[in-house]
Amino acid sequence: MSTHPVPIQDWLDQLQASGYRLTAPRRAIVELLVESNHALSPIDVYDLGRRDHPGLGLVTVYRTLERLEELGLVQRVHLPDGCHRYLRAAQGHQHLLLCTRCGQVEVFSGDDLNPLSERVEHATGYTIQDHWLQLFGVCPRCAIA
Amino acid sequence: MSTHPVPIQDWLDQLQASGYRLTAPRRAIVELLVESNHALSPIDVYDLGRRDHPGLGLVTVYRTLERLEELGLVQRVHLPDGCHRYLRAAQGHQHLLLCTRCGQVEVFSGDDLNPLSERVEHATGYTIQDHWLQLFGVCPRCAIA
DNA sequence: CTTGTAATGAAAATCGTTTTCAGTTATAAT
DNA sequence: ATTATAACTGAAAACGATTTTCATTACAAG
Repeated sequence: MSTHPVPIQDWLDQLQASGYRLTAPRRAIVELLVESNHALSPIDVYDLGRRDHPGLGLVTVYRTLERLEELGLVQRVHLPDGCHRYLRAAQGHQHLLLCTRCGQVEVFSGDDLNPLSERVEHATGYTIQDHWLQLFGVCPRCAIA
Repeated sequence: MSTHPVPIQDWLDQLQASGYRLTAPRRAIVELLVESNHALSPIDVYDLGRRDHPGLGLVTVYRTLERLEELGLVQRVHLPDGCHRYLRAAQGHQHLLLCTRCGQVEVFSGDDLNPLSERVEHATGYTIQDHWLQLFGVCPRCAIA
């Protein structure tokens, strides 16, 4: 279904435009993140990245994920068990459905949470900055096994 | 506002009814969790608990939180930065608003997510098991400072 | 091509969490 | 009350994930 919704070159251009250098390890990491529909842990990125780029170090994975997150190209997601998984950033009012077994991700454009957010803001006096709407389940592929 | 919505004795009774023993460290931990309106990390619980019970060990905190979570008395919550904070369990269709500075929690009875959940379930073929709806912001007290 | 600086990977340090273990204590049976 | 036993405790060690340090490498501007 979603093969390359975001071209790899766009990410590389954005990195360069922000003053970062284009290196072989970064290319490998960007490539796999753009192509994956799964929420990946740093170790996942490391293992996948070493297929294309065997010398890749785990530290570089951490640093590259940090930069990609700063640029808004990837987002961190939390799962009920582990935290700190990374994912191509969603755009607009998209929410996530995650498979708790394999980490596969589906995005859905559910309700706009802004009305709710404003209502709660007034009721509580908080200044609301962010919201999470995430569903968790088992994807069809994992349901078979 | 919410001083002791759940009596400490109920939690202690539940622990005992489930075959667990009532000990001094557990009393201290239960007491502070029942009384707190903040999402607390294990270290927070440790520090607070040692006021009443100076000998308290961090390992006991982890083990007690594990048991209280099993019994459904506390729930784990994730924050954008750190994970694994603990909180008196909400009941029913309650969702959370968390202060990203101090961890204070407000619960609100927002939308029932079941209709949305079923719609997405049919659209994707996933079997949905759980959902998170959380808002993040700054509470009035932290907004001043 | 040369040069300055960012980026790299290995090793060490650090932090949060879990396991191990010997000693202690709550609880049930006597 | 006393005892027996199994659960519980806290300290230390082990462990895994993440960060820091540092010497070397390589991108990119001139």
